Amino acid sequence: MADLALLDSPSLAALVPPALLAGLRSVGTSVAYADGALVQARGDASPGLSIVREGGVQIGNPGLDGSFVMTSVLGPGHCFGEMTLFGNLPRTHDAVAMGATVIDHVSPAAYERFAAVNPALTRAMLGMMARRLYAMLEFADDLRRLPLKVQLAKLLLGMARAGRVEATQEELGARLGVSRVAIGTALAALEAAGLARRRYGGVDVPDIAALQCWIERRAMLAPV
Amino acid sequence: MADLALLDSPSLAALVPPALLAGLRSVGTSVAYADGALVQARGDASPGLSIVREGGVQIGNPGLDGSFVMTSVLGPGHCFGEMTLFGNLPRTHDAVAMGATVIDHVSPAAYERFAAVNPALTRAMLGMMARRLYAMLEFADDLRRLPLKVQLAKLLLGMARAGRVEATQEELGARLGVSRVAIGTALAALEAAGLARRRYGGVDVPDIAALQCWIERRAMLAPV
DNA sequence: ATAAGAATGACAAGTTCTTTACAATTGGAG
DNA sequence: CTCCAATTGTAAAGAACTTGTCATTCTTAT
Repeated sequence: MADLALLDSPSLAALVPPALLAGLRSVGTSVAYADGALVQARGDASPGLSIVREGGVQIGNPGLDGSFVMTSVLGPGHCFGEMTLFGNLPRTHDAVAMGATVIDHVSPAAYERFAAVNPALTRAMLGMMARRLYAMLEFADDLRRLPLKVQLAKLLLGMARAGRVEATQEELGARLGVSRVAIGTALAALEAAGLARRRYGGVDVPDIAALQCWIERRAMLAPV
Repeated sequence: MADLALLDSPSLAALVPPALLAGLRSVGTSVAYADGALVQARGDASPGLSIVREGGVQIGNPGLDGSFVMTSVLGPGHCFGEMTLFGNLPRTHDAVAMGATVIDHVSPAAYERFAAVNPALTRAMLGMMARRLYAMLEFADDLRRLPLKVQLAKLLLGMARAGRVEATQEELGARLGVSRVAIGTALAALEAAGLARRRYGGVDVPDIAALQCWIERRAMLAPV
């Protein structure tokens, strides 16, 4: 199982001190999942915060026709389920384990008790949700405004680690809501521009800076 | 200026007692804007929470080519700018006044002082951001998964007030990121199905329940 | 009433996706 | 090595959307 880029959702680990995160984890229950196991399903009412300890989780929604749109990919230190906790909302997405995965589930009551004596946690949660909302707004704007080539370039930029992106064209398509064929065509165009190289099971991005520059010339929007 | 549906972003007023909201407003500075005035521009660094008192605000982004994608429409009791407050992020969208509008701007310092002695506010902010994030996730999923006809039906469902939607086809297009022509075609299809009626400057939705039912049959996703 | 502006309808040509089908390539298991 | 399964390349037909133009209808201001 490739380590799909752990880009999107800002991680909780980046916003709270390690000791605090460990404390929060300790008031939850640890559950292990095998590769491909369903961690949660859309519509589940069970509220609570889930924190990835090991492995990874794909967040997305399956259509009735078998297609799957992926919303984000989370790794260790990332959490999900805040909306069930603070909004009393049902789970909106399926979550599927990527590889051997361990997740700490913190119940609303346990979170409440822990947050009451650790005010810094609430502060961090606000920051994380703000960043997550920011990322989603940008993404939704991009979906409506940008041609596929540019959307794909942005996605590659976000997923690239050490000049490589480990994701099949099918997976990239699931991210952007287009078919494998469309991804192939767009990748060919980026390759012709010298910005990417197709590879079996992934894409190489030889010059990240050049890609960034290319995107900015095309995004038709003042960079924030 | 039509009262464009004030649907999207869950409002702050719905989550906090009126007295608390009034208190928060009182620590901000009130500014009046004429119709069409720019309240904020993408990239503005000035952090702070903005609360609509009277009138309305369109949130969106203009492309360099003159197009405009609208993200949401806010009315009295709605707020924006949380992300600058909690994430220390720049403004990601333009905000334009709709009609004579009054907005209370609360500085980060003022917000901090007020929230410190009103813990219920923090709780409400978490709830509001959770709901806002939820709405954006659903919307982004829809953009990628659903045919335009269904997206439009969902938008009409959300915007309908007393069986009417006060928005031009151009505005509906800006919401979904498509052209006026595509909206016209989709509306014609919905009208043929008896679910909507086109009107100058708006759309009538004679049977909300029927529309809801029609959408659910097509959304290809278990309703949450 | 009339004129001006705004919004809609209709149509055509061009672009970009989708779906489907089939071939070619790659990586890994036996 | 050899075969199998996964991934990718390629192509064709069709659907959906875009841009552009022009005519028509509706609203509002004069």
